Amino acid sequence: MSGARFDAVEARRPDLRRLLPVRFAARLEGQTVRALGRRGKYLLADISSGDTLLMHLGMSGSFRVSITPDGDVGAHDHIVFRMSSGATVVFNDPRRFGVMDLVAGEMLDRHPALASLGPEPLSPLFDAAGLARACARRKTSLKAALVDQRIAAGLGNIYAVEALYRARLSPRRRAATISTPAGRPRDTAHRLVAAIKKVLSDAIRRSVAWQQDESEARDTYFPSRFRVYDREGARCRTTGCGGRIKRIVQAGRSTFYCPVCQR
DNA sequence: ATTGAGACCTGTCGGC
DNA sequence: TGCCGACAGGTCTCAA
Repeated sequence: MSGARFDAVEARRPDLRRLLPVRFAARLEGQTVRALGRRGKYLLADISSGDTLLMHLGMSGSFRVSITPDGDVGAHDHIVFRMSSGATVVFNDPRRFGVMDLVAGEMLDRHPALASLGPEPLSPLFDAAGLARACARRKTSLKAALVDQRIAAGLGNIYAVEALYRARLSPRRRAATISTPAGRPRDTAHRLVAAIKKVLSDAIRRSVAWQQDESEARDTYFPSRFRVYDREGARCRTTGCGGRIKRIVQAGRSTFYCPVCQR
């Protein structure tokens, strides 16, 4: 898409989680994609008109790219971008929790979806001092705090769970326990920040390696995709631990953790 | 202000 | 084979 023009845009189903903006297709057609970017879980396409196309995959969304301009379209293919490069980019989303919006460039930072996002977890701005400040005096669980997008933009359920496991911190702790009463970072806050950065950068590295090597099976790069997530009842992989992974529900979402080594 | 529950949708999977 | 409930990687709104 980058550098290409929208030759035709088909909104086959405008009722995603929110309704598409008015004249969605017309505002894109004829425009060029200047650059692609991301903020948290939102994908951003900077368009020659000055608008930004804002996209979110929700739970079940995905993009499919075919190199033919007349790529075929099937069930749950809600948006079809036919690009001047000859590629067809299709947004598919069975559950329709995804989002597409068009925002005037200068309004982007004030868009409700982006305005309250916290720091990017892989940026140097995300550090133990900031995390400790954000968690100070919060009565919610550490796990619930981590998936709050105001704490770290883009951290979701799986990687929050994985990071807590790496940091050997119980998801059930109060969020405030990683800071001192004055809001300064404890050692646990440093461990947690390092674990979040490690978990995310590892996942990105594996994903990139996998995409660049079409000959290899997915399992070469994702032997077992996660260390705790979705491993209820299995033995903890921390050497010498011997605990069994538990599943609990926090704020309506599944948490997996080892009650022995995560404290 | 903070927090958790419920709602929004459809598909898949395991158990009976 | 078919039916049914539980569950799914997210976010928004609402009420306590």
